[in-house]
Amino acid sequence: MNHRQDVHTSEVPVLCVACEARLRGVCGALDADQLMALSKTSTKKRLETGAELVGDAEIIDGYANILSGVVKLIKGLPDGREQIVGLQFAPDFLGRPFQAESAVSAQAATNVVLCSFPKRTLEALIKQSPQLEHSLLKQALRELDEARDWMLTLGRKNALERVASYLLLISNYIDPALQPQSEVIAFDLPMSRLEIADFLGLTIETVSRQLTKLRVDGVIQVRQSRHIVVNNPARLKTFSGC
Amino acid sequence: MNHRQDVHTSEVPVLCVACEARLRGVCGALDADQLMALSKTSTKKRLETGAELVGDAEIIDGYANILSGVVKLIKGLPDGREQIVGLQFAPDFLGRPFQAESAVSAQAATNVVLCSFPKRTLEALIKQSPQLEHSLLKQALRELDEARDWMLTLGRKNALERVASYLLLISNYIDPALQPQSEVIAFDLPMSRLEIADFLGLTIETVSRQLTKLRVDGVIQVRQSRHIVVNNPARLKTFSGC
DNA sequence: GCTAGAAATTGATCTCGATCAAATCTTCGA
DNA sequence: TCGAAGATTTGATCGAGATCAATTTCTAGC
Repeated sequence: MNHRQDVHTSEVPVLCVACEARLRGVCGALDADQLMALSKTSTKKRLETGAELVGDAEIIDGYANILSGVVKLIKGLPDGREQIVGLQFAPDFLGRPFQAESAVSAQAATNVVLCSFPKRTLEALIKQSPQLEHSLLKQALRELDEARDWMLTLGRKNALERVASYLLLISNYIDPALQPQSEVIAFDLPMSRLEIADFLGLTIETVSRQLTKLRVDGVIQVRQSRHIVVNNPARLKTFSGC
Repeated sequence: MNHRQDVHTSEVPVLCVACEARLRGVCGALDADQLMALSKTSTKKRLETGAELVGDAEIIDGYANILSGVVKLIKGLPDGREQIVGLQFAPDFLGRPFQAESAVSAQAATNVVLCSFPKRTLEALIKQSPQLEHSLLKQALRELDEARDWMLTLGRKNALERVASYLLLISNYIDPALQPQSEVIAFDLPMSRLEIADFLGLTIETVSRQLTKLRVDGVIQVRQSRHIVVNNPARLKTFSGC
């Protein structure tokens, strides 16, 4: 029990020991000392559904890791039209480094738990650790891939294909190992119909009608609005246009 | 003429001396020795309009900097529908690090000159220079901001707003200092109507009709299809929905 | 300059998703 | 458990942009 390794493990901050961000998120790039430094200025925050994390054009004073829940990134037009331009799940890093103010607003789509820390802490750690910058680059490139995928959906798919693509996106988040030829998969949608519409560039009525089509076709079951059972992932994929 | 600085300057490879990528692109992160190492494996390539740089799902064997011209990034659906998901201008870095195969295809929208180098060279330099990774991160974050801006355009703007947004995007590339209340600005479009349509998620007919509307309204002049004069940038901005 | 082929514009019509309106389901506090 | 407010679904109609079809304009090679 007195091996060096045990001593080392004990140096990892309590908050971080079981944290997904340390395993799969940007904190994985930090050593025990750096984690300790970060944890000294970080705080765990719980947010209710709908809480705003950052407003559009707001000064960026901090960053965070998502510990649980779903965060939506929103862009709006002056007349009130809105588009969700990104969904972030645990253990994603949240924030826009190297920029004074945010170009999007961020809002909790579900109840969310964050590990947040001030701008200065991250900037200091970046200077120390190229590994951290590497992690941030990898996440940024992944988000860029996802954004471009979604641009194809928004620019070229019809309403049914968009809704099918959305269900696949969410089911893939629930079970990343999901294979097209695989079993039934069931989950609760982390978003309301209005949020889905704002993500798909549609109206709530159109989203609802396409879900009904998929239900009548037997591809999915819908229970109490939010609960979805995908009977046939492969067929859902063909409906998605890809 | 024998000062250290002069000796140092002379160490910068001939190819790089006047290169914009060294001033504003990722090569700015490299010192003279690293530039020399890079230039040894890099080659200058000229591509005609329409030439394909990378196919979708193709193995990534190299990267490049754009020295001049415009490159479009395209995503397609199995049935042939296409969406342009990014435009890249000099001195952008071109390629997707840390990924075996490309998720987009890249094509020259105009005649293009590239400085291209093998995958291994970049990977070796990244290990040496955290500065380089920092540059790549900054570009990736900028592209992510642009992609999200465009998602709002694709998801929520109508045809006229999209075409106005496109003209503003291009005029902003031509003159980044362009102010909304500024003078007339004239330029040649770097893309055909079909390419514009594929960027805007519209058809060529719709793009054409919206350009006619803007022309009849006196906001722009159109000469020989490709040449645009923006008479009133401020009014064009109001048409863009922002 | 002239001309063939390509690119862009214009016109007519149709269709998908938006809009407006009403009914139904869900949630949650009393 | 009840009832009200909000969320979702369903129905009817409308309109923006797609589609199909001619023209017209532009470009490149002679």
